[in-house]
Amino acid sequence: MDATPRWLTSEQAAAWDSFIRMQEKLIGRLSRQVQADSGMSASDYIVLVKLTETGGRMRFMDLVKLVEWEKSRMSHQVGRMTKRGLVTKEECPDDGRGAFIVATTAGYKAIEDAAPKHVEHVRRLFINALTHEELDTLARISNRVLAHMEKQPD
Amino acid sequence: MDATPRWLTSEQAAAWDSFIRMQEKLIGRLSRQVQADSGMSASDYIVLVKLTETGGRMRFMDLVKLVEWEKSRMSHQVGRMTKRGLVTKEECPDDGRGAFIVATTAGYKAIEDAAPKHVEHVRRLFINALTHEELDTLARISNRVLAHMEKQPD
DNA sequence: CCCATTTTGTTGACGCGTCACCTACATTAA
DNA sequence: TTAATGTAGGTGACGCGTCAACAAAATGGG
Repeated sequence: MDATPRWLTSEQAAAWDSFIRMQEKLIGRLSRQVQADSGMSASDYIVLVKLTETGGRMRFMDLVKLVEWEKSRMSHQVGRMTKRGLVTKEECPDDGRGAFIVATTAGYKAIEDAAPKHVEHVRRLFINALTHEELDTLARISNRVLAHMEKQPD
Repeated sequence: MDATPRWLTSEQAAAWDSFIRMQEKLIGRLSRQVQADSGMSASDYIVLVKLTETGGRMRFMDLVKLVEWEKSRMSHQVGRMTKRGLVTKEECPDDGRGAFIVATTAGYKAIEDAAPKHVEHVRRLFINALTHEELDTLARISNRVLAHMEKQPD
């Protein structure tokens, strides 16, 4: 008897497949929506949300930790957003290496325009599909998986 | 009173956030795993799985529908996989426009090597985090969201 | 038979994410 | 005070995904 079998049971495989398909379709549709009706990428959106929620001015590494990305990803992202005028960089007096990322007026305007539409799509495609209890259950399951992953290597 | 409020309730927002974070971390880790221990991208993996599950030879458009991608994405993907020797293209006698995508011997070997490791990571990071009932519930919720999305425009 | 439409599949440009590597400043201990 | 190490952040190459446009073959009326 194997400690861990090579394959999943058919129930496990079916559950995994359903989850993957749902998640892919949902994320795909939402990010295309954001792009289509605001001109921003999903990454622009999330960065601006987090940044403006926290006062619109933040150290680069704090932003990295907040969004839970790799710093190189964020560096490229901030570069593109700077080019588009959504944020600017300011240097940090206390730390010669440091940088502040600051949301511009255009950045605020972009996120304020985009957010209600995005929320509406989230509601329409996701929230409305589920009962209060189901949503609650999904949150619990998600947190459980998150907690489990943190204990695992890699 | 608004028919649809502008924002989510704090419970809804928290649930959405948990789901998004879980899904991002999980998919991210799994696709980096596949890449790291087989040299294939997650896209290579899924295409080879679907293709070899269906006899290893398939019309391009059937593959597109099976994987549920856009054809242009698949076209690029098949191009890259051809370059790496995982699949080849054969022309179709019945339909002058048509193409068969065929898994090569190297393609079969690649997926046979990669699959057990991938399944092990899925089990380790995801399946093992949940009870049988929780997994079952998640599958039901996923299918419900999928069904709901299909009724929605866009 | 012929023209319009649909289907099959490709292409090129462009933005995004990862990986490996790198620079510069800060910190700490000898 | 200087050498080692850690931390902040950037860079370039490369593969991936989307969008819009395209070519060529099939199909279905009239």
